[in-house]
Amino acid sequence: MNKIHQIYSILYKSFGKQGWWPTTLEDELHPKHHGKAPKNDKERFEIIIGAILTQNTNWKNVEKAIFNLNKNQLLEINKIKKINKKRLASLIKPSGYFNQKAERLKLIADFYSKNKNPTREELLNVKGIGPETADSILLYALGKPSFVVDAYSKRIFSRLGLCDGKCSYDRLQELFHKSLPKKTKLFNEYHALLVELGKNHCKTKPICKECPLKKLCSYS
DNA sequence: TACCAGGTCCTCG
DNA sequence: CGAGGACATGGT
Repeated sequence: MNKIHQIYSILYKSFGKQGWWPTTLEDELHPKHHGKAPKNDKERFEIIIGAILTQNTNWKNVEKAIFNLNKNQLLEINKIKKINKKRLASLIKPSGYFNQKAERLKLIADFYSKNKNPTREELLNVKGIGPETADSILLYALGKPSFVVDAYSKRIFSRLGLCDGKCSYDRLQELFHKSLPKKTKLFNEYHALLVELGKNHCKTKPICKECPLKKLCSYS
């Protein structure tokens, strides 16, 4: 078992199954983790919307925005395409960058309505979708094994001494891809577990005391 | 009060 | 390429 896999094993044992991506269940208005893969285009679309809204933003704020959309029954491809951009911006206001994001939501709605099974390249050509958002969509909405690298994974793996502090997105993703079996389920849980570690222990200002990776890490 | 949060685009060297 | 600024709200 290599180090990358060993870290996963420790995190899973510490935190348990995460059940990402959070989505809104039938007859509710708030998204939550329930461990079920999306089963239709509407549910996949909600994940895509969430992936855009959470760019550099706390998920709690995104929840408020998604709640507003649900309350108005607007979390549907054609409704996002048609809604007035100003009104959309005001509804997603809590998620921050609301003008940019309103624009991006409309662009991705147009794109997704025409292409329900996009490649990574195609996603990256949509304005507002960078590598992390593209991989989140591929992994969590479309069920394809593309590892999601984010601020947390960079921070954690650089503190562990497994990557350079300023290594590129693609470099770090490659490390995961070559060290792990290409399994959607595994990539799903691994990324979610890294977020959990990043939120609770490996923060900007780290709290190493009860970190499950303490023994593997020389940072503190 | 200042900093941070599940990034991306644009511009400039 | 890569660094640096803009985009913005809500929680601590």
